[in-house]
Amino acid sequence: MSWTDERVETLKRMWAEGQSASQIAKELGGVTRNAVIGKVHRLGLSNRVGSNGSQPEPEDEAPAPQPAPVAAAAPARPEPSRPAAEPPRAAEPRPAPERPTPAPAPVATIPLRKPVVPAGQPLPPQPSANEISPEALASVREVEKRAKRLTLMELTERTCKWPIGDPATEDFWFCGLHSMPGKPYCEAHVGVAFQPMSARRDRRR
DNA sequence: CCCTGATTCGC
DNA sequence: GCGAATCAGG
Repeated sequence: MSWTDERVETLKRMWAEGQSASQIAKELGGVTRNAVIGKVHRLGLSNRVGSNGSQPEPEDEAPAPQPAPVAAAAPARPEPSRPAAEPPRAAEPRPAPERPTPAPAPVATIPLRKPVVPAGQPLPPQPSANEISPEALASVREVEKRAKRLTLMELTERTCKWPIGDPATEDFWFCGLHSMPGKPYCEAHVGVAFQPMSARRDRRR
């Protein structure tokens, strides 16, 4: 394979999208990730920043250029002659203010929903408990104690992608144990995911 | 172990 | 220019 204009274009696009070199190599085919990385460097776009030669990382996010009078409490008040008048910021009715409270967290002010719902991809529905054989269920419960609790981004081709917990809460992760060759799940989860029709039939009460 | 990108250097 | 081997890090 050679670097045709089209392939280079694909490379540039995917690299700009933040895809990893190995992902790009897989997409292009016929090249290794090393080849992709080598090309990336030769093209001069190693820094993942457009035509920007300098400026290592823009890293947007909240500006927060303020030197920030972190201690709050509004010390530089022109008129300190009114202690109880109106606290600039009535700190919530905190019963136990007794806390070493370090920094007021400059950025974390945003709720930051943590839905962590994969959104997409053919993840299987959690089978109803009454459709799983008692043996498999027991096995799964045991295995899930050893689950590696991976996040979506940590999954690879050979990690078990069985979801555990409630996606609507933070008590959600993926099994992450070594998946069976060619299967998306570990042995235990394959056991509950792939059942012969005969076994499923009339399992429910 | 799996993965990531960075660099080198013979081709 | 190319990319395998290697390095350095998570």
